[in-house]
Amino acid sequence: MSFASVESTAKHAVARQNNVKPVVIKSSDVAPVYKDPNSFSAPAKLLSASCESCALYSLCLPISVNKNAFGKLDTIIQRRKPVKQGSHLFRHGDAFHALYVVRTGCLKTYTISPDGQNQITGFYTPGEVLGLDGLNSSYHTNYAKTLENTSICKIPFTELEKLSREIPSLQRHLFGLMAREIEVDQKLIMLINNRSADQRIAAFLLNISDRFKNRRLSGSSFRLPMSRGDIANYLGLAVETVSRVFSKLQTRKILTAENKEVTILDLVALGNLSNNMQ
Amino acid sequence: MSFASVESTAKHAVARQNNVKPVVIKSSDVAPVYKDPNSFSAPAKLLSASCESCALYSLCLPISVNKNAFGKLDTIIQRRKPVKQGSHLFRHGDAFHALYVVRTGCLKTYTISPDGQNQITGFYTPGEVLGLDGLNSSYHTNYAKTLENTSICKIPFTELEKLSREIPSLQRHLFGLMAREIEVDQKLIMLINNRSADQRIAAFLLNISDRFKNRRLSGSSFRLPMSRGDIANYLGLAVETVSRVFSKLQTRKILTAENKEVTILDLVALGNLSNNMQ
DNA sequence: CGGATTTTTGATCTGCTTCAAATGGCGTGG
DNA sequence: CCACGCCATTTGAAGCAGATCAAAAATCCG
Repeated sequence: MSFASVESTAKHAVARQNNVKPVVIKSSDVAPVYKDPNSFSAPAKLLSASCESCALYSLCLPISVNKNAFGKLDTIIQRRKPVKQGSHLFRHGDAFHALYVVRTGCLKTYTISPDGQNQITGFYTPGEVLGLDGLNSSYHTNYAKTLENTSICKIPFTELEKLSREIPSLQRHLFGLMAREIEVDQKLIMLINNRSADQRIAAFLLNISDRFKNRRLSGSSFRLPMSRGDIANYLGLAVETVSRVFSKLQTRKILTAENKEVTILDLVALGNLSNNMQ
Repeated sequence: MSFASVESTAKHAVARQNNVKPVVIKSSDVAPVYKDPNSFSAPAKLLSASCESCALYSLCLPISVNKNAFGKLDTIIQRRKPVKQGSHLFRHGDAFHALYVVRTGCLKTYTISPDGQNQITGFYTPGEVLGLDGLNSSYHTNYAKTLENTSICKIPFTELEKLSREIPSLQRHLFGLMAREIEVDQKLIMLINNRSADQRIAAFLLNISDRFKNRRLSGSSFRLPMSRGDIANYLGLAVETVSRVFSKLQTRKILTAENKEVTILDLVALGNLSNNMQ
């Protein structure tokens, strides 16, 4: 029913590559995204009329804008669009016309290579901006799919671009967002090229933990939004390897993991394992 | 004498990671970069007073600027700074205040992790822009080191930023540059996570070939600017593996490689091998 | 020319993948 | 609310691509 989930086909999958199934978009999988009556509805009390009253304010885009100019930005942002779990916010090839800020929930972005291989390129949690791909060629190069019921703010790019010409700090903030995306990708390359499976997963968990902490949530006990398969794909490992490492970390009393609920018991040990990479 | 060259320490290097030497910056290695009398001097006839007369014009930044606004950009660009082979254009931690366009030669950018591991993050050939890291935190996160005697144009960012507010197409061009950088990184992640050594190297060679072609040079016969070790590090392989794949490709008559001179004999075969990834 | 570095080739080793199968969770429909 | 079936996760066993170790050969560069 949902989009064929990303399958990890890492290192020794060469033999399998010739019979990769072509990607078929099923009609039942068309993303509802906006205006879909089937979208889950968020509790009304969580709705906020303005960015200023948003809990994510300090993490989000408008922070770069002074009070005076803020009004303009405020008017162009479309708030709290609900997107059901497992549907697409945008797809490869979709026309690019907005950036998105996650408010609640989580998304993954991924690409599909000419021969049908999936590669997750990022996970996006509340306060984070996605959609920056597409800024090159006017259409998105990634797919963006929700991992949970998710709500997002949509910022039309034409307006944002215009506004960023009037507000230098906003322009700089946009540049900074993209530079950060580059940094994240480069760290991932470093991780994959130079680290063992244990280290990759330790670094990944610490990264997720930090992101929870930034949202003033517990960094030691949280629910992973993504499946083991997604983690495997992202880190360039086989699902089985990810599962085994999770098991090993548990027997070593470094963490507990019941399904997606993770509790880090020994942050120091986890940090040592990751070689302080994050 | 030169900076300790990047060593590839991939997959099974775990045991070795504890005795990695700390990175020591030797005084003899301080980059001359600008105003250094020891810099090699380019033939005077190659100097061009304006971007318009530059052979790379169509690849470079100013293409996004119309004739009228062009004059302003023209005045802020510092042209044809020579940088000697093996020296640094910038280093991790250096203050960020300019973007650089390669005119001749080649550079690599790389990062060093807390535990001393090197990771090449990109190669830059004529017409390509580097320095976009650093746009986030006002200092560079990467090192940039020349692989050959190289000349570059320097574009002070403060001025460029100001100008890009006046010229929408320039602003969009800058966004596009960064988005392209992201795309390149994501393709590399896909390559490393899902491809065999043969495929990675095939894709790499095709990519280099394309970049020569874009410069109106032969895409089938060229001189690789980087060492086998650099290729290995970039692609997450051991030097020995890279060497072996090069040998294999030669016995299969797909290419010839005498040291750094490469001639692609069978482009189709190489493309098939790479799974059309590039 | 001579030391240092890079590249190549061979032999061996191993971490992770692949294959296989059991178990557990979860959503759906009756 | 329970039974069913599907998918995700786990665990075991075996195989392999590529890493590591070793050493010769080629190239570079002062």
